[in-house]
Amino acid sequence: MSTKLPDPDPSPRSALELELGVELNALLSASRALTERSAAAFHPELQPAAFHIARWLYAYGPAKPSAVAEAVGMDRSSTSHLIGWMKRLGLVESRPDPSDRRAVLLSLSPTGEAQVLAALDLRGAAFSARLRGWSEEDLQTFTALLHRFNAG
Amino acid sequence: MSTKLPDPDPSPRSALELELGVELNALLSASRALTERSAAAFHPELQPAAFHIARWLYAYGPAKPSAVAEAVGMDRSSTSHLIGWMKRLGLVESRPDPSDRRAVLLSLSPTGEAQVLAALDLRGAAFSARLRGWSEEDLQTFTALLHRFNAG
DNA sequence: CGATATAGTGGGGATAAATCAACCATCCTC
DNA sequence: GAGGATGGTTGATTTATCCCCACTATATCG
Repeated sequence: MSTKLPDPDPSPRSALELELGVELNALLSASRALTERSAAAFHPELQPAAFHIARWLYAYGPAKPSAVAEAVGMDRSSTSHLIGWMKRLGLVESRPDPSDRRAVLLSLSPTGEAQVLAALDLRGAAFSARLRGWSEEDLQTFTALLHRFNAG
Repeated sequence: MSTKLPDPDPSPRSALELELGVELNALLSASRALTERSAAAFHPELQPAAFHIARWLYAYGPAKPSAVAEAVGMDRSSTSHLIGWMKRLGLVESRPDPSDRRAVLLSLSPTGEAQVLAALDLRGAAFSARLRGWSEEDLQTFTALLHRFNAG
């Protein structure tokens, strides 16, 4: 009787993926508050949304404005406006794309990178406290799996 | 010259935590776009930020409005307004807190839960595609570590 | 019982952000 | 090289969000 069900989920595969999705959702839900607070700490006189761009640039390196807009879910107009702001503050640098003269490549300036790191507070107490009790092996495993998921 | 660095980081522990932080940051950066799109799909005539509340309620269950506001990084005023909106749409229900008669306990209605699931699209193609090639063991390990991190 | 603190709700004004549209420079195709 | 498409910037308009304040009801403390 269990031979031809349309959606019986006989494989535990779907259940595993669903469970992972639930955990990811929990992480993303909870991290919103932290993200907003980090954005406030990023630069006093800067729009909160700019931090999303800076953080993405920190994570994924130089890219064209259109790629940034697509990646962080903003339209090009907003992205361009925020980028201009950060360039004026010396947090972001742009150089012409050697392969396409109408495009530019954006990257964080050393100052910008330092600001992102400070805002993220990756060595901060709140972050480390979560990892108390973790073995170094678990840390490595978690990081590796996360990296693989991000690359996916 | 390298004898007295202020941040020599001799233990690999800090390096491991830092690396994990980088990966987490990459995940959060990239997920913003998906979140914004999900928010748009959540309910046509609802403010985007309402989805953050609904998603948090889905992940962490019934809670008081103040706890929700704290958790998602909004002030109580915005939270109350958005909650009221969702209650009017039948997505969120509230019942009096038995232990404190001035407080209320918020929870997603069945409709609301279904909407969150649909918006998250946890079984969606984009999500499953990322997990292609993962063994079931890796899925389990990743989920377990994520759960542990979230609980931390 | 009185005074103060806390949970929740709501209004009004300031600000940030998304949207829409126009615009220029460069690329690509025919 | 002409025409259309693409990358990027900018300005105007609309919308959403934040922040401060007031108000009610309940709880807690003295």
